[in-house]
Parts: sequence; structure tokens; C-alpha cells
Amino acid sequence: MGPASKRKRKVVRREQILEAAVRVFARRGFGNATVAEIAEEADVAAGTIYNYFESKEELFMSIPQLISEPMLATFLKDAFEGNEPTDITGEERLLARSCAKAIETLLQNLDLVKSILASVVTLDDETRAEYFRQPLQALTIMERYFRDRIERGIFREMNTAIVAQAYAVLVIMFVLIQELIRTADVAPLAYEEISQELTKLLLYGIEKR
Amino acid sequence: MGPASKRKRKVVRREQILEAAVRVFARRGFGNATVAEIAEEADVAAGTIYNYFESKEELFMSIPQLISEPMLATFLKDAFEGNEPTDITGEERLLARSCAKAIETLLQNLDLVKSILASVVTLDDETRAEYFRQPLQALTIMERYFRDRIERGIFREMNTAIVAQAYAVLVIMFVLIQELIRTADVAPLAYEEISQELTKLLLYGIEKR
Amino acid sequence: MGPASKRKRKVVRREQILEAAVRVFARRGFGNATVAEIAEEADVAAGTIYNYFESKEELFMSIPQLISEPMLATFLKDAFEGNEPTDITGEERLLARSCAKAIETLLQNLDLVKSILASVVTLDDETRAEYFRQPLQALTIMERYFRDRIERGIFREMNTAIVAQAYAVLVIMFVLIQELIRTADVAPLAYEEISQELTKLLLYGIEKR
Amino acid sequence: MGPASKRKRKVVRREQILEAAVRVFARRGFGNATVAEIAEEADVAAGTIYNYFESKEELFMSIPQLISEPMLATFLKDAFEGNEPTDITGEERLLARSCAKAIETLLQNLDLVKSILASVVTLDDETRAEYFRQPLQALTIMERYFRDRIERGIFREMNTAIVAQAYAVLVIMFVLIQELIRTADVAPLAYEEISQELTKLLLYGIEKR
DNA sequence: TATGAATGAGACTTCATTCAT
DNA sequence: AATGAATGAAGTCTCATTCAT
Repeated sequence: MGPASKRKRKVVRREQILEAAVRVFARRGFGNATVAEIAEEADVAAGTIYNYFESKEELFMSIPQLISEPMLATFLKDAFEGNEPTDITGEERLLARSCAKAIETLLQNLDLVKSILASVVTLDDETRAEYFRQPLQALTIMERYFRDRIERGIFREMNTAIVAQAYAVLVIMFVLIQELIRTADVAPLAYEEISQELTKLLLYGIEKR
Repeated sequence: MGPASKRKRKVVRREQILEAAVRVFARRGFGNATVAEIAEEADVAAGTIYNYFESKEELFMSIPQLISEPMLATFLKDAFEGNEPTDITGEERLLARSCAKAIETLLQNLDLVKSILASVVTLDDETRAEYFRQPLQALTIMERYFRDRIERGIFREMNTAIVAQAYAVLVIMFVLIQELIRTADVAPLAYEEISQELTKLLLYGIEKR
Repeated sequence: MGPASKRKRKVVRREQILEAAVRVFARRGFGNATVAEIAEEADVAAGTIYNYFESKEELFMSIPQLISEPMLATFLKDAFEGNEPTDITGEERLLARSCAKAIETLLQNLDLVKSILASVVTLDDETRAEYFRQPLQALTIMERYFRDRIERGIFREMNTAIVAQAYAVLVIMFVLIQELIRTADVAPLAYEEISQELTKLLLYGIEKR
Repeated sequence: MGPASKRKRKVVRREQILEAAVRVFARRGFGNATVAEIAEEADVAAGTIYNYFESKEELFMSIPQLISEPMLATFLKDAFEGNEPTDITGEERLLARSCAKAIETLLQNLDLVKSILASVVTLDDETRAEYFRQPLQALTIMERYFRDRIERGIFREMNTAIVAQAYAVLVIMFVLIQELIRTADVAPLAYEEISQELTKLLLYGIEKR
């Protein structure tokens, strides 16, 4: 096996461990997760993890690398850029479609989201900033979309920072709440309906016209 | 000292420990918090805690008791019940005022909210249900308010479950994000502005009329 | 049990652990000694050690505290100060007696000496300086004795720093070599003879007169 | 490449590893030294070491092989044998020159001496005997020299075993102390001066004549 | 023969819990 | 009822050794 192949295998092994770590941190949170459990999930010996990461801490800190900038940017660009501006009904369709796609992505990466949520409170400020650097930058793409539509007279004047954050928060939290807090009393809502309702809420509010 | 006074002192000491636990769990999360740290925060010896709680686990499970039903119900009744229905501008004032008051309450109980957030992912389903029983019931009071206004023709027809949850989520998460994720790049928003923007968003949406 | 008695017991327990540590470090050296072995030697649980010392390292660093300054100073003062100067035969008796007493003390504290020897090479410079601060200061008392006898015309002019160190080194190393390097081929020497020979060597050298 | 050349390369590689091991054991002691560090110092991979030595233990046990018998014997023969006996001043010159040369050799092999010192306490009796077999035999050459000079009436009657050991110990320990225990307070002595003082001490003692 | 990734036993250390005082 | 020293299970991490390449 040549050195190129070796290097490749190292990268693969590293990802294998990192992805196992995400699943375990999602189940347990950082403090409750054990290296032994991560090792078992990754199907390697405990010691092997330390050939790829300095410590459990560093392993945890490497998770944001999985939120690859291109992935996020691509998603948002697809959703919000290069779309021909149209009338309000067209925008509603666009937003609802993006929302549905975002929900789909969230469900696929639920462990990642959960592992972040499980630990966000206990992170020190610096690490937290590192964790949220990319997602927060991504919001600016949404803001640009909103600003564009304001300029074209489709949306009203507003604080785009607040609105972009509000829309993102709503989508993420609805998925999390649905997936996490399932009580016998509360019937789960269909994601289809959630997409449409949230989008309508964003566009038209609740006032009767 | 009579037996009544003794019992009272026991209750007081128990709450003293529980509140200290909330602060520590908020800082560290369940897994990272130590009984020694909770003891120091409560100004008792570590052993004393075990005179009031079976284990660290039980101590943690007792936290929802602090979300007293009356407190939550009172707040929501004050905010959403017994208000004379009025025109849309009146409702805007009402909602903005409720929102501001909710933010105030959240800030006062930030440790409690943080300690719940820190642990929600790692709780088993049963405990999680226990944690969220009261807050979820509280949502029904909001729903009743929305339904009333729909019937009176002030708000449009909508899925009140989704809208009530959305409004609650928005308020809670904006406070948490502000308090937790402070990066040097992002200037903090004034809560005053947030209340107004969120309320306007809820009522009127972002469509230009 | 009052708090005074408690404090006393803490001091006793601390010494119990420290003395066990000396024995184990003497057998194994710092790197090979295990906390578990020290705990067993001290007849406490492994965890208990950490109620008295921050780490294995700090435990090791606390050993010089056992070489109490007074003990060393007292020994040397008894041996070398307040002695009426006399003729060379009187000095020979004095030195031989001191030498014998030093050997006795060394044999009683052999573990301490061995534990220092076992680790001296691997210590960082700062720790090493800390370890040797007291013994090196003690040499100055011997130097004073030599200088006094030079002034009185009993000893010849010489570099007292070198001679004091030489005498101390000889005594310590003869004991260590005897106790450590016992091969079948080499018959052990009597300490009595060593004392006398080393003292004669120091005083008269090996030249035939 | 012929088999002879192959065998030679094996020997060379083995020594390369052994010498690296000496340096690392001198720095860290046996317990703290790691095979990885030795491998890096020897510029080979960790696995390679196991093609030449059974274990870290065996590697350590092979160190005495570096104290080649011829080397030691040659040095001592040059110094102490075949010298024309002369008067006491001539012997002083001879001893001072030997002492200076011994110091030079010690400084050149300081790592070896340190690695032995670092481990002497923790060795089991058998290995220790193996370590010291050659050096102890070397002492007999010195003893022969002393005995010769006694017979010729230049040195006084004495226990040559003790005196030979004393002289060797003094020289070795002065070098080690100088190289190991450097505190800011103590100015280092010139080796020139040490050679002369130790030799004079050996020959004439400290008595004023 | 050389490599270095994988292994897992065993080290240091923490901390929930107990219990004598 | 309160204390806090003692405990030891369990966690993180290291590193000698093996073995497929």
C-alpha cells in the first residue's frame, strides 16, 4: 500500500471516529459521553481515538468541521439566490420549498444538531463561537434575500437580522421539539403542514385582512 | 422549637439546595456538575445533600418542581385572559407587553432555562415528558387566546397549536441566543426592539401591503 | 471529636501517606512507582491520597519536607560546632565519631536517600534545586568547621567548599554503594572500618611520611 | 550486498538504537522514557526497535554492553600501569593527569553515567551486579597501583579497596554534582581546580604539617 | 527489513456516595 | 441534622507491543 493510500485511510478513519462521536454526543451530551462508548460506536479500540484526536475535548471541538461551509452555503444559495423575483405567491412557494428542504436536511443530520444542542450551554464562550461561526455566517445569505425582496417592493421594511434568525430558529426548533418531546398527549404534526404554516405566518402574520 | 418549625426549616433547606443545583446545572450541565460544587453553592457540606435527596440523579429530577404551575398559569392568565378584545392595534400593544414581560421573567429564571436546555437531549423520554408537562399545558392558554381572537374576527384562521408554539419558541430562543451566543462580531439587540419586531412579525408578517 | 483533633488527624494521615510514598519511590523511582502501590503501602484507598496531595507529582515534591531543616542543622551543629579545638588526634576522634553517627542516620533514612537518588536525574532543574536546597546549606556548617581549624593552624590551607563536599559525598556514597551494590564477589566492609579509613584519608592522605 | 555487509549493517543499526536509548534514559529515566521517543532519537520507526531488541526492558539491559571492557581497561592501564615509580611529586602529577583524563571521559559519556545513575536504585540485584561487574573489576587495577606504591614506600599502609573506591567515587560524583545540581547560588568550579584539589586531598590529607 | 496504525492493559485522577463523629 | 474524610468504581489517557503492508 503506497503512502497516498495510507493517507487516504487515515482521513477515512478520522471521519469514521468523528461521525461516531457525533452520534454518542447526541445521545449523551459531552459530559456524559465516554470515550469507550465512542470507540465502540466507531468500532475501534479506545486507544485508537487518541491517534486521531488529542483528547475527548478536541474530538468534540472537531465536530463543527462536519458542518462544511460549502454544504451550508450551497443549500442557502440554491434556496435563496438566483431566483427570479416574482409576486408574493411565488415567494410563498419558494419559501415553503426551502423550508421543507431544510427540514429534510435537519432530519438527516439530527444527531449533529442534537449533539450541538446537548452541549451548547456548557461550552466556554470561545468554543461556542467556533461552533456557531459557520451557521451564523449562513444567516447573512438569508438576510441578503430578504433585503433584495424589500428593495423590489415585495416585502415590507424590517430588521432583516431579526427576521432571518427568527425563521431559522423556528424551523430548527420545530423539528427538534417534534423529535425530542413526544408525549403521549400531543399528536405529532406533519412536517408538510409545519412548512406551510410557518411560511404563511412569516409572510402574512396572523392579522385578519 | 416545635415540630412545625422543624418541618418548615427542612423545606427551606431543601429549596436552598435545589436552587443551588439549578445554578450549577445551568453552568455545567448534569454530567459536568459535581455534588461538591452544588454543596458549596448551597453553602452546606456535601454529605448534607444526601439528607434531602437520594442521589444526584434525584436532585436533578426534582428541578421541574421549581416551575410552579401557579406561577406559569398566573403569568399566562394575566397576559392572555380577561382582556377585553379590541382592534388590531390594541392586540399589538397587548402582545408586545406580554412579550416584554415574558422576556423579563426568562431573564430572571435564566439558570433554570439553561439547566433545562443543557439536559433536554440527554433525558430519557419519561423524564423529559415530566419536565415539559407544565410548559406544554401552558401553551393551551395561549391557544385559547388565539382562538378567541379568531372567532372575534381579529385574527385570521390558522393552526393555533403551531402559532402558539412558534411565538413561545421565538421569544425563548431569542433570549437564549442573545445570552449564550455572544460573539465579538454580533452586536446584541435591545430586548425592547426584539419584543416589538417579533410581535409585528407575528401579527403582520413580512409582506408589503 | 473536636475540630482540633480533626486537624491533628489530618496531619497524621498526611505524614502516613508521605512516608509510604518515600518507601515506594525508593524502591521504584518516580516514574515506575504507582499511586496504587503507594496507597497500599500507606494502607489507604487510592482516592484518599488525592485528599491530601494534588497529584503524584506534588506528592513527590513534598518529600523534601521530611528532611527537616532543624534535624539536619542539629546534627551538624552537634558534630562540628562548640567543640573545643584540640590537636590532630582529637580532631580525628571527633571526625570519626561524626562520620559514624552520619552513617547511622543515613542507614535509618536509607529510603529517603534512595528515593532522592532514584529520581535526581529525571527531575527538572527547579525541582532539583528545591530538593537540594537544605542539604547544600548544611554543607556550609561543615565549611565553617574546616575554616576554624585552618585558622587555628590544625588543618592546612585548602578549598573548604571542595573538601566539605568531598567528605559528605564519600560518606553518603559508601553507604549507598554498600547497601545497593552487593555482589557475591565483593565482601561487605564494616562501617566501623569505613569511618576510620575515610577519616584518616581525609586527615593524612595516603603519602608515606 | 553480501551477507557480511548485511550482518555489519545490523550491528550498526543496533548500536544506533542503543546509543539513542542511552541518551533518552539519561534524560528521563527508565520509567519515563518511551519507546516512541527512543525511536525518534534513533531516527527509526518504533516497530523497528523490536527487530533488534525483545522489549524495552531488554534494550535497557543491553546498555552495559556499551561500557566496553577494553575501553575501561585501556584507560586504567594507561593511567596506572607501566609507570616508572618516582617520588611523591611525580605521583601527584601522574594522579592529577589521570584524574583530568577521567573527568574528560566522564563528560564525554555523561549520558551513559546519568542513565546508570537514574536506574541503579530500581534495578533488581542481578541486573545491578551485571551493570557494575566491569567498573568494579576496573577498581582492582587501581588497587594494584596503590599496592605497588605502598610496597615501594611511597604511599603509607592502607585499605586499598576503600581508597581506590573513594578516589573513583569522588571524581565521578564531583562531575555529576556539577553537571546535575546547578543552582543559581553556587558558582561552578573549574574542573582543573577540582582535579588538583582532589589529588592533593588524596595524597596529603588536610592536616597541617 | 522497515513502517506506523491499532490495540488494550494499566496508569492517573475524579467524584458520587457512605458513615463515624 | 450536619459534617467531611474515606472509599473505590469508573473515567480519561498513555504507551509497550503487535502485525499487516
